[in-house]
Amino acid sequence: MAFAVHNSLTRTKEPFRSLEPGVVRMYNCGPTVYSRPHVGNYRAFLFADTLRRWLEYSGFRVEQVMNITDVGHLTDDADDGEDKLEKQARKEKLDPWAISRKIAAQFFADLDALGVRKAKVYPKASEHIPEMLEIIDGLIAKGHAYVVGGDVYFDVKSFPRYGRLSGNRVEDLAAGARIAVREEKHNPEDFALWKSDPAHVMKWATRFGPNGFPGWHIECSAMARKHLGDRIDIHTGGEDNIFPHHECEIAQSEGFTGVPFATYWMHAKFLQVDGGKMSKSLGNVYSLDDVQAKGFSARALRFALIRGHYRQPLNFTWDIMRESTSALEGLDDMVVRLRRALHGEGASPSADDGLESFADVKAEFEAAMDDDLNTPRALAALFKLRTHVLEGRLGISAAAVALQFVERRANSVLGCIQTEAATIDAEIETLIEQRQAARKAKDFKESDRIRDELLARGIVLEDGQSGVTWKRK
RNA sequence: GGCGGCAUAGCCAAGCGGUAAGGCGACGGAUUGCAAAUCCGUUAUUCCCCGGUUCGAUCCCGGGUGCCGCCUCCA
Repeated sequence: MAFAVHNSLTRTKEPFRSLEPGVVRMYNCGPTVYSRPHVGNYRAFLFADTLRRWLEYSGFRVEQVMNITDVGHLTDDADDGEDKLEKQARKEKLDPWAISRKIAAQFFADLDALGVRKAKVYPKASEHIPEMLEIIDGLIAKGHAYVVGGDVYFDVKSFPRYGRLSGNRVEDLAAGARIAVREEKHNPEDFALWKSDPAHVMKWATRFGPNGFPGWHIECSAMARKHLGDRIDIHTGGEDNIFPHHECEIAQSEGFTGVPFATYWMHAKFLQVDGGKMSKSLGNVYSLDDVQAKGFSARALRFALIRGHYRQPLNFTWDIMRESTSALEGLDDMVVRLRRALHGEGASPSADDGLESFADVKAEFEAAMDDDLNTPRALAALFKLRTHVLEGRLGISAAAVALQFVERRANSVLGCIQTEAATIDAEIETLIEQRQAARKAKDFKESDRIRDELLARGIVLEDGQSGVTWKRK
C-alpha cells in the first residue's frame, strides 16, 4: 500500500513520504471569518478532513493545524483598501472582533455537523502577532524585506524561486497586474508583510509605528512554524490560494528559515453551483443552514461534497442533493443488511462465502484512496459490496468481516454512513404490531392508515417474506 | 493580455494508449392486498469539434469552441 498525492509544486503525482516516520504535520488554510461559511468552503475543508482521515487510516499520527484568519484582509491592495472584517463590521454595526467571534463559532458548528475531525489547534492570526514580527524582523535582517514608512514589503527579487508554485513569472505579473503600482514598493510584485493605517480598527503598535497590522500571507507562515515547526509535510487550501497566498508563504517561510517549507502542496478545486460559479449576486451561495432548510442532512451534504475527486470540478445543485441522499441511503441500508446477515438473514449458506469478493472490494477501496484520494472509485467499490450483500452472496463470517470494515474502516474515512443501529420506542412497536394484525385480518384500510401514520413519524415499513422490517426515513 | 485546470449517457461521476466503472433517475417485467424495498431487463457502437501520431486514442500531439480558477486578501 502506497499513498500517492498530487503535489501542486511539481504538478505530478508523487509517493507520499513524511519527514518523520509515522507522523504527518499538516497545515490547512482555514477560513477568513468575515462571512458565513458556505458549501464552497466546506468542500475545501472536507477535502482536508478526508486527507487527514486517510492518513490516519494508513497508520499515521496527524498533527493538523487549521488557521482562523481574523485580521488584516484588505479588499484590495490599493491605499484605500478596506479590511473585509471591518467592512462587514460596519455593515452589521458591530466591532470586527465580535464579527470574527460570531463567524468562527458558526464555522466550528458547521464543521461539527459535517462530521469533521478536530484539528490539533485552530490558531487565530490576531493571537500570533509576535510570531509574525519575529519572521518579519528576520526577513529584514536577511535582506528579503525592506521598510518604507510604516510598511514592510517582501522583496520578491530576493527570492529567485518566487513563482515556482503558481507558474507565474514575475515579469508577466508586473505586465498584467491590475493592481495599482504603489510608489513606495521597489517592485510592483513585492507584497506587504506589515502595513500601517491609523483608520484600521484592528491594529498593533510595533517598532514600525503605532497603527500597524499584518499582511495577509505572513500569518500562515508564522502559525505553521509555531505549531508545526519550520518544515511541514502537507499544506492544503483551495485552488485560489495558490497565488498569491501560498506563493508568498513559501517565499516568507523559506526566506526566513532557509529550509524547504512544505513538502507537498495540495489544492482543492472550486465547487461549482448549477454548473457555473457561485456568487452572491446569483443567490447561490449556500450555507449548511440553507441545505438543511431544504430538508437535507449534513451528512448528505458531506457525501455530496466528497463523492467527486477533490481536484476535479464538482457541481452542486439541489437535484444532486436529492441524488446524494438516495445514494447514501443505499450505503446505510447495506449496513443494516450486513447486520441482519450476521444472524443468517439474507446470508449465503456457507459462512466463508463471499470472503474473496469482499477482499477485492477492500483492496479496491484502499487502492482508490491511495491514488490521490480517489473517493469516487472508493465509493464505487462500496457500492459493489452492496450489490454482493443484496444478492445474498456473503456468509455469516464474511458478513461479520465486511460489517466491521464498513463501520470501522471505510466509514472512518468517509464519515457519513449511518452505522449506528436505529431504535424505536414501545409505542412505535405497538403500532407496527397493530398494523400486522390489521393486515392479517385483511383490514387494509386500517393497516394503510397505520403505515401512513408511521411514515409521518419517519418510520418506513417494508413487508418482506419473513415479516415486516422498518427503517428510519 | 499572462498562467493553470476541465469538457465522458437524462443528471452526477471514474477511467487517461488496447476497445466505456459506479451512483441517481427513467422505462418494461417479477414480487406485493396496494405500497416500499428487492430482483431481472433496457437506458454512451462511443467519450465537445477538426486535424495528426499510432497496428490501435476517450486517453498522446496541434488547432478550435465552451466552462472554471488565479493574476483583485474568495476555499
